[in-house]
Amino acid sequence: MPELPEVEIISQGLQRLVGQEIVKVEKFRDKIRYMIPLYFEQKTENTIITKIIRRAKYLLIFLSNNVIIIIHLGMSGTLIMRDKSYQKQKHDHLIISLKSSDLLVFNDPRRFGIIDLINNNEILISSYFHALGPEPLTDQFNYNYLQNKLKNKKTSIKLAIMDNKIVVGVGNIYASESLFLAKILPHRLCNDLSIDELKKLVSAIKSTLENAIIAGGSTLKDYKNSMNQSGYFQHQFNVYNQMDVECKYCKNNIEKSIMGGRSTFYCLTCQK
DNA sequence: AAACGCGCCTGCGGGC
DNA sequence: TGCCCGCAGGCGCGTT
Repeated sequence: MPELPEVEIISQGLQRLVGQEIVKVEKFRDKIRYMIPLYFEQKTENTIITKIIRRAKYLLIFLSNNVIIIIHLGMSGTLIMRDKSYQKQKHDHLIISLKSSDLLVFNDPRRFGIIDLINNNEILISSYFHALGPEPLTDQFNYNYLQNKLKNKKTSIKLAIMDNKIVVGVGNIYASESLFLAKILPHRLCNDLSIDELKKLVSAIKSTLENAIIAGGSTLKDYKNSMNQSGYFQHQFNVYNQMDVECKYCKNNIEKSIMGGRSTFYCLTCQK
């Protein structure tokens, strides 16, 4: 489900939990995408949440006992604050109860999400993080970096910007939207892009993600933020899910094709 | 080593 | 009405 903007909004919404004590943890399955650690409850109960950050599409919840809860929402995961009257729902896999009597509920119908624990000193060597590329909204993601990374690459530019080793957080929606903004067709090959196009692409990715964050993310079907509210960026889509709809700029119809098994949307007139 | 395709899951909408 | 098919915000692994 969520790409960088959606996970970022959830991370921002969860900041109010920092300083709160976890009093009870209930896990309702042993395995989602991977095994949830044995004794997950015991390792997280009776701790204080000291920090919550996002890295790529992962959330990291730091605890006072030097344990970090890693959460990934996969395609269909949600992480929503509930009050003590909440009744467990289908596909709830984890419920964290706080001293304030708020609950944090992880729900994931498709179970592509991840719940794991690492120790504080394992972040750098963790297989989740060690090979990840830079955050797109930082200065490390710039033209020089991208040019260097793509100069010998023979794949399509769309698959490249969705590759976490090149840049994190750009999923299927924002890849199509960013390429539209940069006026680059998704099938173009990495090593064939001009300097000007790469510069435009870097700034298009940044502004697309920033604008999506401002709009509260994109809700296609089931994305909700930590307060169970939908996002609004889907109303600003230029191409995603717009097959056969008129392009806002040139009035030609938006096209769709499949790349890497994923739907890809573009305007043959506006993008070259 | 890079570059694809596939599978992991459930739910939903469309076509017959 | 109901069944079957295809498709859905991700990602890692196996095969070429």
